[in-house]
Amino acid sequence: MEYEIESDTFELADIFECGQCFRWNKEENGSYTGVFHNNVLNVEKKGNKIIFKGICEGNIEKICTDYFDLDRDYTKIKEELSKIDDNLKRSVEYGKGIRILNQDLWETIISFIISANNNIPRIKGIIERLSKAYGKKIVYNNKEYYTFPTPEELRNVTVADFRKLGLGFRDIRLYETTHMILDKEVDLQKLDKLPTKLAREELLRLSGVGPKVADCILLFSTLKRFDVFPIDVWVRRVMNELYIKNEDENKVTKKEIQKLADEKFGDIQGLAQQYLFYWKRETA
DNA sequence: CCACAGGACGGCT
DNA sequence: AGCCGTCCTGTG
Repeated sequence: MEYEIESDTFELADIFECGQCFRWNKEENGSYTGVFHNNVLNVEKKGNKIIFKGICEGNIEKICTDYFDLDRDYTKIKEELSKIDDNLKRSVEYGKGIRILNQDLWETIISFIISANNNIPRIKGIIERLSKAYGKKIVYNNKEYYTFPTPEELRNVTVADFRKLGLGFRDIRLYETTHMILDKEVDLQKLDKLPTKLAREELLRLSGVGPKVADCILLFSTLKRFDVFPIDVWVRRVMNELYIKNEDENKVTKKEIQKLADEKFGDIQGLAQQYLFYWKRETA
């Protein structure tokens, strides 16, 4: 199956390397291949043309439009952010092809629990091993890919099993959260309808989900909330450098950063965070 | 061998 | 409410 669009707000590296996803890998020809839901997709850019091809469960056009957020006007978003100040203008120019993916809520929850106190190569490795062990195999171009395991597929996995995959101290958190979700102690179906503040409170009840992970889930999953501002060490760094200018960045409190984000970026603070984070990480 | 990188959590004040 | 030690693994 194949689908093609023209876009000047779609850059492969910006989308796949900006820290929002863990299952997309670069091929030798510069394209990226990834797995989401039961799809294996390859995305290639030639000039202004974006070519999607692979194995899709359903209509490839609809699947790509949903997942890659193709109906959203990123030009307008970038214009709005650029007006805020020169810092945003520069960051937006740098990450001009970023799009926030609509990732499966369950997968985003588990992925970002794994991300706690962890680095990207290791996070990717753990998620691949988890998928290979408990997901479903899909063969594409003679290569094997594995879907992200469903809650049901993790039902009988023990804490020790998780530990063997290299999860470290996150093993118990993954186990507890899986069962909280299976038992509907936290009902993922209901989160969509809740205002951001209440959806966040629900997510915080999950084991291994703290403020930063909750905000990442709200921003990067299908919940798609832009009124959150995930604060990790890089965001603390960039916000201190650009605005707060404390000589010791570790003295800057989350509260202080959050207040600044509310005032400066308002209800699109999540998008501001992405451009600032990506710019700082890539140019550091 | 040690230092460091990266968030959640629980025990403490 | 805020502070701080601990949790695990990979890298330099």
